[in-house]
Amino acid sequence: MPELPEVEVVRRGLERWVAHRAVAGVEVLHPRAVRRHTAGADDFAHRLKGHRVGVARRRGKYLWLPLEDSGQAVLAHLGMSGQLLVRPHEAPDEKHLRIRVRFADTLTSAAGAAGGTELRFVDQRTFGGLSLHDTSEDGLPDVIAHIARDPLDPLFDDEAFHQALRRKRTTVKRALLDQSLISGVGNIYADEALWRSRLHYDRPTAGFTRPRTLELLGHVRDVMNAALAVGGTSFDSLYVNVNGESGYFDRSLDAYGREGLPCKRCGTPMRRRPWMNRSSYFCPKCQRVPRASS
DNA sequence: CAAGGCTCCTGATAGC
DNA sequence: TGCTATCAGGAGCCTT
Repeated sequence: MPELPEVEVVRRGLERWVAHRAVAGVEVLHPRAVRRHTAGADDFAHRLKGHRVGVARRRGKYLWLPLEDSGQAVLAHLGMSGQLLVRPHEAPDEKHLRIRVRFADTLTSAAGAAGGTELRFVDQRTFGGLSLHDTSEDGLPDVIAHIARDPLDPLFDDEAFHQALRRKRTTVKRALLDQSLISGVGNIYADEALWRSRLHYDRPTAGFTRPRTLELLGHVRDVMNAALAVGGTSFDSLYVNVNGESGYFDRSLDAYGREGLPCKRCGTPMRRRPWMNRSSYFCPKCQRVPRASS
């Protein structure tokens, strides 16, 4: 499942392979893939055509391609299974190909290494999608104004995050997944950061001390940077990579998916608990359940 | 208004 | 063998 590190790998691929290319045509093969574009698939395709895309940007799990000199951007979210692939245009369609973007340079010979490729949005479970939006002065698409900066953003405000935790009547994993407080963290990296911090997922945040918040943030950043480092090495020149469905970082996971396996710190069998229509993995010894309190 | 829960979707897998 | 149930889960939206 693509979380911040996976999306950043995709962003780097887009920066390398599609920046400054002009859109020649767009094919929407599944309407659900553009459901956030309320004017519909035809409008999406027509309005994209002819624009040159800029350098891909990212906030949390969202990424977007600015359209040069237009004040607009193509916003992308990969959902659970979305992929943005740069593929030779003659390559056979993927089974779950939803959107195809052709570039003008494939029609000429001036494209160099980028020639002959197109951008494909492939998504099995269709939770992801593309859409076109106006951008604000800082380039942010207007529909994601409510998404907080992510922990790898130099302008992320640690102190404001701490104060938000203190203020809220919530628990720590809910807070980590709340994209309006901190973006880019999903179920996997939440469990990993909590394990590293020795925190139980249901611990209330109201009593967090500043050192506790800062330690948690440190672990969030560490685990994301570690995943990012591995993702970088698996980068393939013809893909805007990240097969979102797990893979390269699996070997490095300390908590997620390790039910019944020994805790890598203390050897106690790890547990899985149903939580918010998903699962939480934790060590029952290292990550004690907080005492019930008001 | 904040917090929690529901729902969209497809395919792999388990169980009978 | 072939069916049904379960699980994976991001985030908008609805309810409490």
